[in-house]
Amino acid sequence: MEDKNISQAVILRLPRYLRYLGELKDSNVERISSQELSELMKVTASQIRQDFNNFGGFGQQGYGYKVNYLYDEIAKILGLNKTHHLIIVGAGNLGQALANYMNFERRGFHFKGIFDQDENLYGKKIRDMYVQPMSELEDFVKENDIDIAVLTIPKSAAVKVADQLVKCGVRAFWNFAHTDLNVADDVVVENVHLSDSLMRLSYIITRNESEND
Amino acid sequence: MEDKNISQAVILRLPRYLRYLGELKDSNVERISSQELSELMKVTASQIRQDFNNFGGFGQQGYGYKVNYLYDEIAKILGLNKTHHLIIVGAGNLGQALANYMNFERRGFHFKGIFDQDENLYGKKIRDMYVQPMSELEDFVKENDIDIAVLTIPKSAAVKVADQLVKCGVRAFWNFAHTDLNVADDVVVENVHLSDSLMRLSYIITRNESEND
DNA sequence: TAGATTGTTAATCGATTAACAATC
DNA sequence: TAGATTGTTAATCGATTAACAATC
Repeated sequence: MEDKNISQAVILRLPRYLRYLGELKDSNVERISSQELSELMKVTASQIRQDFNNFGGFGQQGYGYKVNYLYDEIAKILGLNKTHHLIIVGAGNLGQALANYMNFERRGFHFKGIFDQDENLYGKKIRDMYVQPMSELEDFVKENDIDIAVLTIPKSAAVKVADQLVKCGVRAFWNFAHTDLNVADDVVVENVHLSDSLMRLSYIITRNESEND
Repeated sequence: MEDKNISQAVILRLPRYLRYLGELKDSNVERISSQELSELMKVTASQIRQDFNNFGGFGQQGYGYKVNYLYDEIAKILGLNKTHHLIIVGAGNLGQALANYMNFERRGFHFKGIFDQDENLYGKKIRDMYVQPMSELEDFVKENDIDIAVLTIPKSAAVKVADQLVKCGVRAFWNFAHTDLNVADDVVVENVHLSDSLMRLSYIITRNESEND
């Protein structure tokens, strides 16, 4: 399972495979060939086989792939068999939305605490958590085995808070702040830049419109 | 500006260029070379020049790029000089979070209406909008020149609602539902699959951990 | 004019697709 | 055994980087 140098492009596709396999599983489909899956997902069968074989041989020649087995293997590759402890920094609309989204819990991502600097929010109950002041952040992280911090704060605060959390041992950030976090090599950052996404949509709309001239 | 076949990779990078140029602009930097920008953004100067030259020559030999001019040109390429009218379908936590995020408005993305099927939410005020029932959706779209629909509904509803909206003329979707929308070729979809993003983070954490064995 | 830096062509690298031998 | 489909190697395609002539 530990082949080196899995390309970024492959990693990007893994969750989508998992989603389709999950749906097949729910439909009680037992086996699927790369050809069938390729038609469903609208990618080439060749790519599917190449992608899977980055991690080992999950199929059987002449038969295809067992849906349940393949699903479990990909889930394992994605680390979904482990549990993670998360905190949310920033209890605004987005922070609350993420805290309330139940599906993350089911995948092993457990929200343990939520923090904000706005004292009007202190003590506010969000799901089963109470909003805590930023002054509690460092102690809480150390005491609760937190491994992922979700940043839903303005970009002006994000870099500073990230540095602070790195010092407390946090090694992974899910960053919704619209800025790049320049952290050490052993710290991982997954950015969700919503406005970038909206701009890309805008780009395609604009291009489509001008094509009709 | 209309060179064909701009690669996906380039489009993906455009919003990040805009962000850095915006920050330089705010710091009153007048000119920048591809070399300086490459150090700032941690990409190669060669890539920067190649990317910009997909859209025409924005620089001056021996001088570099004028920050203000380059910023404006990239904003134009991304269609940010146009205004868009959006509706949000799904007034849950995420829909409300997006509705309340002010920065989209500043870029020309105007939220005109928000809809939900939960009658407990009807009439609830979100920013300057009142949550409307789904039965109003089609008329509202036709009467308000809506060009982008934001889908913040469960995946079970998303495909059906998207089809309905396509019939009313909507040609662009910002899709937060965890499913692929299989729409016609002239309809554009920008997906934001938050759980996919979280799984990728999980993958990298897991890989880093097992490297330390 | 000399120096700097772009715009662009050529070289390299990596990812995708095609083909087919291995094998269930 | 014959048929099907994987796993894997080879061919192609596209994206990134390097190099440099054009030119401000």
